[in-house]
Amino acid sequence: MPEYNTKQREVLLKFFTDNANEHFTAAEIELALAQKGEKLGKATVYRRLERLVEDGVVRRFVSDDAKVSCYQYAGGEACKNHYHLKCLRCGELLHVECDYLDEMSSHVLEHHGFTVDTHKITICGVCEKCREA
Amino acid sequence: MPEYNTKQREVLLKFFTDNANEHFTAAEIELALAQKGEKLGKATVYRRLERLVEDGVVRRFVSDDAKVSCYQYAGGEACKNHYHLKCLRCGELLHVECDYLDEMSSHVLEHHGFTVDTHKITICGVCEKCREA
DNA sequence: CTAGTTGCAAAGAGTTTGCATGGCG
DNA sequence: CGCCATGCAAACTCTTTGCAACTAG
Repeated sequence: MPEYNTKQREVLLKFFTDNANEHFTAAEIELALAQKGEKLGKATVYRRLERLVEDGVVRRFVSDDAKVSCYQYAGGEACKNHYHLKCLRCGELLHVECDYLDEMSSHVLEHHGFTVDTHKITICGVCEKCREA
Repeated sequence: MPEYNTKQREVLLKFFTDNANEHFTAAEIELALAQKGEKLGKATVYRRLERLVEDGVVRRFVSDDAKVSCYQYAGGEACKNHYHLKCLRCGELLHVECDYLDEMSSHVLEHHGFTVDTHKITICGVCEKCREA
């Protein structure tokens, strides 16, 4: 299954790398690109997003309040020893490097049989911004 | 805003307490009740679920793969000093009591400005069952 | 009797799919 | 030129809403 290097593909990829620390819904992406004069069809946006998620380039998540999927750049190789703090309120995904969490990870694994993926452990909670609101 | 004690209300509540450790989609609940001879309208199921979530009786969450809301009994008062391990794969919510996690909680708070709700901290990962698959 | 509740059907929102056209290699 | 990708619109799924009939208090 070869993959063609189309203009739309590059536009979308660039969008994510340019906004690596933000997260977007499919609709937001479509709108943002349209405003830059790069109009993509809805279907194309969804199909490309799906593939980016499969390829591990982008992360998909759903906040428990909202009912829409959000997408954020996964950082490619940069996310190997990161931990992620995911805000359940706004969906923001914070990248954190911290050795302390290694202990926690193995503790949960040993004591609770909850086998977290060491490379992708995610702690859910509420970020500062949402906390204030 | 008084609340009437209808048959449908009781049926739904009983369903959750009887299956406190499982999680269901709205459709699954509707079907399960119908098979017991307790047919509720879709709209009623959704409206009651929404209220149960507001009241904190039931927890709503969305797995990142699936796009549907799942609901699970929150255990009423029993969930005060619990931590929750949420499986992102199947949506299962495990209840865990453990002092160790207190440290972790405050560490994340102090060092990363990620203000988690002490009574509701949730760690996301993958549970044993899904791990094997 | 009054106000909350139910159930049906229709409306909405987000996402997916079918199919003809267009573009990469 | 062959095959994948695109775009439009229609189809789908899950969820919400409008409204008349119903029921608990």
